[in-house]
Amino acid sequence: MSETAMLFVHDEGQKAIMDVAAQCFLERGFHATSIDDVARRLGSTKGRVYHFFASKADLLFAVAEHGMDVNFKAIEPYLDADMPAIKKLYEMAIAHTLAMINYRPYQNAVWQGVEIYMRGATTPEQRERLSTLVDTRDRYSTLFRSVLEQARDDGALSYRDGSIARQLMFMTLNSPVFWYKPREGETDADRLSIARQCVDFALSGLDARHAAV
Amino acid sequence: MSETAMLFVHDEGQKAIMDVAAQCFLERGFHATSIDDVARRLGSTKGRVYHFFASKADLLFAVAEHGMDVNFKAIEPYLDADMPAIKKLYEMAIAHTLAMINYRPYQNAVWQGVEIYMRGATTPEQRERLSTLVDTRDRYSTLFRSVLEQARDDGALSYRDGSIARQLMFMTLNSPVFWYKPREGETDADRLSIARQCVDFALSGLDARHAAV
DNA sequence: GTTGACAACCTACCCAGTAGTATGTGCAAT
DNA sequence: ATTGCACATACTACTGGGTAGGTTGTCAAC
Repeated sequence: MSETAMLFVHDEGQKAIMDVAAQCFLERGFHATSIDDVARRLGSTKGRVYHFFASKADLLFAVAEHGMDVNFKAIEPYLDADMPAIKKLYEMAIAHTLAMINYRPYQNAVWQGVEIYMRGATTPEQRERLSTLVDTRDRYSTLFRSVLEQARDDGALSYRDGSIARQLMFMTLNSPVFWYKPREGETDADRLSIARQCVDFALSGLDARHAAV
Repeated sequence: MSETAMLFVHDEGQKAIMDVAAQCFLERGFHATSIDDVARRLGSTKGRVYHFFASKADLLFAVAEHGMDVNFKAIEPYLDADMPAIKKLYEMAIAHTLAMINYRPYQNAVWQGVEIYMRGATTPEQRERLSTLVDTRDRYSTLFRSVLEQARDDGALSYRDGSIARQLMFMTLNSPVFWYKPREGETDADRLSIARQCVDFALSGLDARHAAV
């Protein structure tokens, strides 16, 4: 669990709102979602939402930060595992991608939160909150970065620009957030298969054997 | 040029508005951009925008469709080229990725347009227009699909699920739309280098040699 | 068992911003 | 002189974030 995770303990009331909000943000997008939409979906009114969250941006922030908590928890078991860097990277990538699939609404909120921050959120208050989210995501990215570099030092990977390599890797691993839709009667094994395809794609990509066809 | 390209001939007046609108949509996002924002940036007023475009959605549509036209033009030279499928794929992918880099505001509008459609645009009129955009994009995707399949038949590639493979490939090739920022004194060669990294990543990824570490 | 306090809402409202429109205006071409 | 294009001005109508104040249920203290 991330250090900040403890700062965001949500009770039942908050969690129910967050679940619905995450779903709305996924379906309509943050800007196109009104608090009334969220409330309607909850079978209640705005009052309930504003009782627990100071603003609409605050709600997005809470949802996104929870998504990041899920990610930290997912890869935590492997961080101190005693295995080759490439193997560790593989396990972390699978765990990460499965989190994208299984918590898609929350992960989508992370994406939207970061995007809004990058675009320059309006109020200073909003910016500070979203900046915290971006920091959290950067800290998370760093965990992969060190494993990536170690794997390259071991000769298991051979990418060029580390910054672009990480961009492309995360783009691939995160991509289910954009296109994954659960099929009827889908099992955990099916989802694992999808995750494996993403990870195989990414890890192969990090090994630039194709260099200049 | 695509068949539909001729349907969207924009004169100087329209193009100036589209350029500014594309930039605004990129920086603030479609929903967060008001027509007044676009007009302000043009040094004029709403009247000018609404003189050329029926609605805000219409403006997005025009921008996005123009972005797709750019893409069709970029890969056109290679479609009937006499070369191995894998080589053709490589050239098309480079051209495509360079288009993402060089026309980022327009390409970002394509992405936003598709997203808004997927999320279910409000009015039927909007839906129809955006559905045209999605069709155009699907037609474009098909051009890659056939080359991809031929390359696999040639034994040059070996992906599993074709649908997921294309998703991941386009995700990688399109990714500069999200993170590319021109550096100071950047040359065409620099941009080509970035495109190459994306394409190498994608093509390596399509060759599942890593399968199960 | 009554009171007080507090959480968890709801109702009714304000108001800033924004898509879209109706109408006016300058100017170039004919 | 008149038409018509390319805008500007000045609206309307409405959405949607946020707030102020009231209401209800619960639970602890006395």
